[in-house]
Amino acid sequence: MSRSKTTDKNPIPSVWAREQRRADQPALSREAIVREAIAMLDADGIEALSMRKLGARLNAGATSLYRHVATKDELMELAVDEVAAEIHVPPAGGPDWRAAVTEAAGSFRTTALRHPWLTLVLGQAGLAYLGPNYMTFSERLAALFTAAGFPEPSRAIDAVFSYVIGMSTTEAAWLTTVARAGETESEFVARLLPTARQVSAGYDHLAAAEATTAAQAVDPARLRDDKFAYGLDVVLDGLALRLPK
Amino acid sequence: MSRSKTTDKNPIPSVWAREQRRADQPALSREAIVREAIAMLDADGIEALSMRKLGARLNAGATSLYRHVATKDELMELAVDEVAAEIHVPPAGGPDWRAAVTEAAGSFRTTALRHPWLTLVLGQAGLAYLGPNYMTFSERLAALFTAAGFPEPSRAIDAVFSYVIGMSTTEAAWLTTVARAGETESEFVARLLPTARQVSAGYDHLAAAEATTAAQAVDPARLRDDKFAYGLDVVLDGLALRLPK
DNA sequence: TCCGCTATGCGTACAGTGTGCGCATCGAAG
DNA sequence: CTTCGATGCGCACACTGTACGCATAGCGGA
Repeated sequence: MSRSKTTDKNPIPSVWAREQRRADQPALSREAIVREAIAMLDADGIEALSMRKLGARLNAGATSLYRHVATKDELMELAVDEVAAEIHVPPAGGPDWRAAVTEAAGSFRTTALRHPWLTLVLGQAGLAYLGPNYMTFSERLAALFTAAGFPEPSRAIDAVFSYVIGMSTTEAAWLTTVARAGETESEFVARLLPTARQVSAGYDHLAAAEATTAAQAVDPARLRDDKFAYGLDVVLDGLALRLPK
Repeated sequence: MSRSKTTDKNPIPSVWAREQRRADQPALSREAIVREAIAMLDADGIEALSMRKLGARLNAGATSLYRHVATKDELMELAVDEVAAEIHVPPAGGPDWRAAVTEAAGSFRTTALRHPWLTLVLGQAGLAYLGPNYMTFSERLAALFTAAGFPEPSRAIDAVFSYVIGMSTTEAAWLTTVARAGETESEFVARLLPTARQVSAGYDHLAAAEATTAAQAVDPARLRDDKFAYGLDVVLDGLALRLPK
């Protein structure tokens, strides 16, 4: 098998035996890199993304990526900001602020569950890097809560979205575990049930809670949806009390 | 400089030139390993913990640790459960459930801020591994909310602690960033302010929010405490509405 | 006192990781 | 045609988690 790379050890390097640098591939660019990174993160999880694998997927060497991205951390920040664009926040000033906030919160959640690595990166980086998409997300939230009449909109936003982030993080971690097991959520739950029962046997109230949960043998995804909606309603009720009448 | 290790390449290995296996050190044990790992995590952050460094700190080789711990992930789970013991949940049945829940939530938060890697690991592992300390934490919470009269205590717990986890995660990430900069929180805020102002200049509502925040030039830690308490009160108000009278 | 046996420590090795450096090559500008 | 900046890439370094097998220490029984 003959190779024709420039830096082969033994053969005499010859100019004409050299490959054209790929004439078909759409070339490396920051956008392409970020897009492909997101695809890999979504498909195989956060620990499966390495610069070498990402390079290979782009028909490029690992270190070529560093021409377009300073560091892997920066790449992650770019990825976060990219998916932040998927979060939908209704325009401010509508008649029903609760519906609008519910929509925004739900959109955040579905985005976080579609990209389960999102919450991990948020927890690591904080919001040190403030990308444009994340900024407009925040801006729209601020507009929404201001129009709703909250005197201190940032406090209200923090209350709602701390809840949303916390719940989404927990759900994303759960879904990642399920995915790693290569099963559907129902299968995984079924397989986990005996263990859960056994472990919680020594704890009165946990056993009780587990019993009532297991009683309603419904679709686990539906159950998570309900749980999220319940908690969100709790927070919004609490906030509604603080709206000046 | 002479070395006397067994497996030196050149010198003839001789039995008497061998070191006694340290007679003073208190020996390796799972407890000691976990304790030292927590110390390193607290001191230098999650990415500074490696099996080799941890081994060195215990006067042991890296791979010796694997006699007591199956894998690094397992070690992290053990560390999480260890610090879970620090979270204080008041006994159930007291006269003031709100005060009790506030105490438990605050205890979780301070624990999470004392060990800023906690939320990261929680976000990664989910709650797949259910250590004994975490179990009794959950059990006590269940007891507390049941005694308070909630018909579905687990939903109430999820609502409150999703908020608590979300806020703690954000705060921990922030504190980690500050710590990495090697400054106090106030210094860091001061240095960040011009940038923040500039970035949010293009966004009406963010600029407004930033202005009101900057106006109250108080201790940032105090501000975080207030923010946490505010959101927690919101959630508890919402929950109180759901208590059967 | 001696003999195995098991539990424990550790050196080596392997397959990865992020990324700094310098060279090769390209397209465009002068 | 020459020159130059931008881009890709091979190599190398320091580091990671951990599998494997050997060396040893302490101990229970003969």
